Amino acid sequence: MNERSLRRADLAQITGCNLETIRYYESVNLLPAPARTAAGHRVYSNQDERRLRFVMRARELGFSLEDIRGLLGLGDGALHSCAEVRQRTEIHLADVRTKIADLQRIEAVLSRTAALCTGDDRPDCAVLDSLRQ
Amino acid sequence: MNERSLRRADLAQITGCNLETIRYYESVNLLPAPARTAAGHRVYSNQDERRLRFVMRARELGFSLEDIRGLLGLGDGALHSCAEVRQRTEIHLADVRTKIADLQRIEAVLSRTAALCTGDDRPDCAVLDSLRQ
DNA sequence: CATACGGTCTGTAGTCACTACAGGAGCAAG
DNA sequence: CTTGCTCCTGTAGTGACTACAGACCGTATG
Repeated sequence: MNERSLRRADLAQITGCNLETIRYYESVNLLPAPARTAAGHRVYSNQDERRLRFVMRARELGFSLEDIRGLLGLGDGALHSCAEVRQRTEIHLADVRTKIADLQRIEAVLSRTAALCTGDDRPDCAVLDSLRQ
Repeated sequence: MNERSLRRADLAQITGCNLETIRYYESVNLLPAPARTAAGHRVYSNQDERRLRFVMRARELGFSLEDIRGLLGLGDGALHSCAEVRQRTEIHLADVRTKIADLQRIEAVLSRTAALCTGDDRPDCAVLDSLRQ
């Protein structure tokens, strides 16, 4: 059990998380207050590292910090059963699918209008025309 | 030429823009300061309405307010030629495509793990397991 | 042993694009 | 004339960070 103790910069480095974001997550109760040295410097355990990685992966999947609090079993919206977690995930999934559809519509409009651009130095422009309608 | 003069609430109503957002756009120089009544109430012209609609359509397409300032020919990043507008659009389009790809990856992971959920009352859960790795 | 340099601490401000609210003034209908 | 709505300004809140100021700490080097 290689139990390491990490300083904040070390934790940031091995996880790829921004230094300040670690302190921020602690301040919003996503990470527990870590151990401290006599001088008050934070010392992180392997468990702290696992917890941070959990939060980071959930963020990568687009869960909000509030969602993650739920997934971690924290706060009012704590999700205690698989059924609750699944429901929260389905809601988030629906949201992701909506965003994809919206962006695909945007992509279609943008690529269509950009293709109409002459790309020369004149000030009249197909993109601006389409925005003016 | 039915030149109307609109109060802020009227403009909000016919464009579908939030009331406060109109004032916000003025404060960040996306909309020009409108005419005022003797008592200091804002009065919007048809041109003001067209300008707001331009901003709203550009927002719907995901352009940032800074981008829109460029498209409107305002500020430091004013885009004066079709070529410049096209380039800005291509950059934005690339960004949209990246977001779509990211969300599709997220969608795949979420739908795969959600499908593994038993959905019962037990606390062990496929989604949480995948977040823990 | 002194000093320089970097890391850490706290609290706070800035970012983006809004959104909401407090507290006051104006205006039209009943 | 009063009620109720809109409007005004300025400011604070949102989410998820990111950055900075000013003080403290810890280690490597001369």
